[in-house]
Amino acid sequence: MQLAKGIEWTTHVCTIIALLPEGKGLSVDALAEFFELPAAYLSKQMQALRRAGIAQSVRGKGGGYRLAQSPDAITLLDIVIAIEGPSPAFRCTEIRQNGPCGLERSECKRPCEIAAAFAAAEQAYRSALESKTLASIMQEAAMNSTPEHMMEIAGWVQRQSS
Amino acid sequence: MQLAKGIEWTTHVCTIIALLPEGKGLSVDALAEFFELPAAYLSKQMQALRRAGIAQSVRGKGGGYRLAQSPDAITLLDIVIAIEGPSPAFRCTEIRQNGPCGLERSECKRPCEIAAAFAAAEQAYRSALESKTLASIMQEAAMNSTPEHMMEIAGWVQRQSS
DNA sequence: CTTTATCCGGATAAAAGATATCCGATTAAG
DNA sequence: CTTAATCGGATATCTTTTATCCGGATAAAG
Ligand code: SF4
Ligand code: SF4
Repeated sequence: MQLAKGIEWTTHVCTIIALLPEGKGLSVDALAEFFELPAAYLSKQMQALRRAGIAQSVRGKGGGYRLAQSPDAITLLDIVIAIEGPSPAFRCTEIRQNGPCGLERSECKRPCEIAAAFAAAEQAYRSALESKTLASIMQEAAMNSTPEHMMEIAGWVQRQSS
Repeated sequence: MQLAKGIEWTTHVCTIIALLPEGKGLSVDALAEFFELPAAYLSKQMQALRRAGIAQSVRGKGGGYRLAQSPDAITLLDIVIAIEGPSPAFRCTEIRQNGPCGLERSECKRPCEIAAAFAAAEQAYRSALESKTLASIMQEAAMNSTPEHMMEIAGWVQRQSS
C-alpha cells in the first residue's frame, strides 16, 4: 500500500502557490524546476487538483496555476482525494457470498464486521488529514524555518510569477 | 492507494481457522474452496501469515494451517502488516532539498510538517486497526449472524479438518 | 517402502496501476 | 495575424499486484 508521489508533490506545490499575490500564477515548468520534478507528470497531477476545485489554471502565454480557494479552506484530505480518488483503500469483494456456506445476496444488506472495522480505521485516517489545513501547515512550517529561507522562497515566487 | 485483496482474504481465513479444535488444521485447498479463491495465490498469502507468526503450518498428509496465537492476541493491524509490510504509505522523497531554494541536508534532520501530518494520520489508522482483535471481530459477527449459519460453518470446518 | 496429501519457495506470467512523455489545443502578447 | 507560452488529454513505459506453475520437502497412511 503506497500513497502516490503526486501527493507529496502537490502538497508542496500548494504551499508555494499559496504565496502568490492576487491575480498571478505559476507555470508548471517553474514549479517543476523549483522542486526538480518531471514537469509533464507534475502537470498531470495539477490537472487533478484543478478538477477537484483546489487549484485553478489559466492557459496561454502568461498563464499558470494558482489556488482556487483560501489556504484555510483546503485540507490535506482534499488533496489526497483529488490525487488518489475517493474510493476507500479496503476493497470488499463480498467473499462471504461464496463457497459452500455462502450467504444469500439478500442477507448481505449491510457490510460485515471486518469491512466495518476497516472503514472505521480509514475514517480515523481521513479525520486526521481533514484537521490539517494548508494554512495550518504553512504556519507550522514558518515557525520551523528561518526568516532568510522564507525570504528566499518569496523572492523566487515573485520573480517567476506572471 | 489500495489495500491488497489478500487482507480481506486472510482476515476471513483467520476467522475460520480460529474455529478449529486443538491440534487440527485446514488445508489451503479447503480454505480456497470455502471462499472460492485462487488456491495458489491464497497459499502465498498464508505463507506471509506464517512468517509473521500469526498462523502455523503442518506439512505432509493431514497437514494444514491453524492459528499460532489466541484470537484475542491477533489484531487486524497484525494481519495488515503481515501482508502489506511495515513501511508507511506516505513516501517522503525529501524534495525540499531540491531546486533553487533547496535546503541543505543538515537542515533536514527532522521530518517537516507535511510528513508529520501524514505520519500522524497513519498512526490513527493503525491505532484503530490495533484495537480490533480477531476475537472481537468474531464475537460481533456471531451476534449479527443466525445460529443456523454458525452451525453450518462449524460443521463444514469439522468435516474438512484433519 | 511406496503412495498420497500437503506445505514451501522460486520462477514466471498476466493484469492493473503508477509514472513519465508527447503533441495538439488554447490563449496572451507583440 | 503570428508567435511563443502554457495547459490538457492521449499515449507509452515502468512497477506493483495478482495469479499460476512446478520441483522439492515432509509426513501420514497403506
Ligand atoms: S464478510 Fe465483510 S469483508 Fe468479507 S466479503 Fe462480506 S462485507 Fe466484505
Ligand atoms: S518538506 Fe516534508 S514532505 Fe517535503 S520532502 Fe521534506 S520532509 Fe518530505
